[in-house]
Amino acid sequence: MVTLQEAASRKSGMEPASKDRHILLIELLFFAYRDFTGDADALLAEIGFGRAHHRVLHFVNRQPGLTVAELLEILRITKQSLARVLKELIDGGYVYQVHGVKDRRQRELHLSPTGRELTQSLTGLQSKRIANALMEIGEDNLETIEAFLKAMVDQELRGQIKGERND
Amino acid sequence: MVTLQEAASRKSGMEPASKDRHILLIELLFFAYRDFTGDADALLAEIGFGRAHHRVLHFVNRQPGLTVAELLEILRITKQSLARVLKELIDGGYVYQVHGVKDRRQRELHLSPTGRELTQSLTGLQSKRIANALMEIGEDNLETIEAFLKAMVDQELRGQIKGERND
DNA sequence: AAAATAAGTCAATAGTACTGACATAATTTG
DNA sequence: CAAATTATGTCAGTACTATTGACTTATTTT
Repeated sequence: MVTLQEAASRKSGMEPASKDRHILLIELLFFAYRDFTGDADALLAEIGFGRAHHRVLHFVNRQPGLTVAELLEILRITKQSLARVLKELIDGGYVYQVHGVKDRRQRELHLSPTGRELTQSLTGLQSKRIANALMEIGEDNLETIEAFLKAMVDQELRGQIKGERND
Repeated sequence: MVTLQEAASRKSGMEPASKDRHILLIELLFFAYRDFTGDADALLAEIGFGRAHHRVLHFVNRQPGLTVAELLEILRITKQSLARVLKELIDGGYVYQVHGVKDRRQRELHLSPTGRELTQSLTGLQSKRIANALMEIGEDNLETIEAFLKAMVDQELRGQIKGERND
């Protein structure tokens, strides 16, 4: 006779103690992400935008000239879902599109100065939280944190991480 | 004359270089969380549940006897938002309620064996991803990761983190 | 010229959240 | 004890983000 816990641990080939340890991490990821996005969400709400708008702003800022198809792949949402958000960002003058030079069917996405400003405000809030957290635990741990988060991403999707600057 | 970047950095009292470094982390948090929740989301979708159901299961499992009010505070959603999700979990036999012993107005939440099984399956998926990530970066980094995530949570809300076992 | 591709659009639906208003039962307070 | 407060539940209406499916337009490839 085994307990449910033991059975579950066996099935996943893990020690119960190790699994318990992960529960805390699972919970911490929830809380950390909730508060991490909270700052930006509040600012976005003031101008009638949501988290979806933020994601578009972030990735267009990160990689100016990104095409719609590339953005869809990163966000893992459908074209129709992106449509509304993108339309609002374009109508609001935050994002503009230019025809692709190589392929005129493509729409390359760019941030206007207004869009860049908003993105930087949002980034600033999140950056501040990160800076505080790093200060608390010791700045020299940054690389460990980066490595862990990278390792949490699906292997085949790690190519989506740019890894280098741009704000 | 200063660039927009420099102005933004000044305002937040941060070095541009440090800020650039944070952009990567911001992006990594997005990708890591997207894939971290992806495994469980897929399993939940099979039985017609969503991420909201998962959160309830997780916290009730973590702290059996949790009251509705306590759960609302943790999830930071409204009573009405929780209602649907909780009703579905109760109707499906995953969660049951008992009247509070001290205060009979309260409803203490508990997982049924079925609820516990489902929760453990979900936890198993996320635990596996964490185990793999830790293996990749070195298991001895677990404490650093925990410290960072804790430090990312709003100071006044850190009391919500249980810190100790229960699955 | 036909097929494929990139993007946009229309319509219907779902999941998660919100606000506001009100009901019920139980406890606390005056 | 009666009144106020609290914990929970519920109804109605709305918003945001997402989905699937079907179709259009412009452009490139075959």
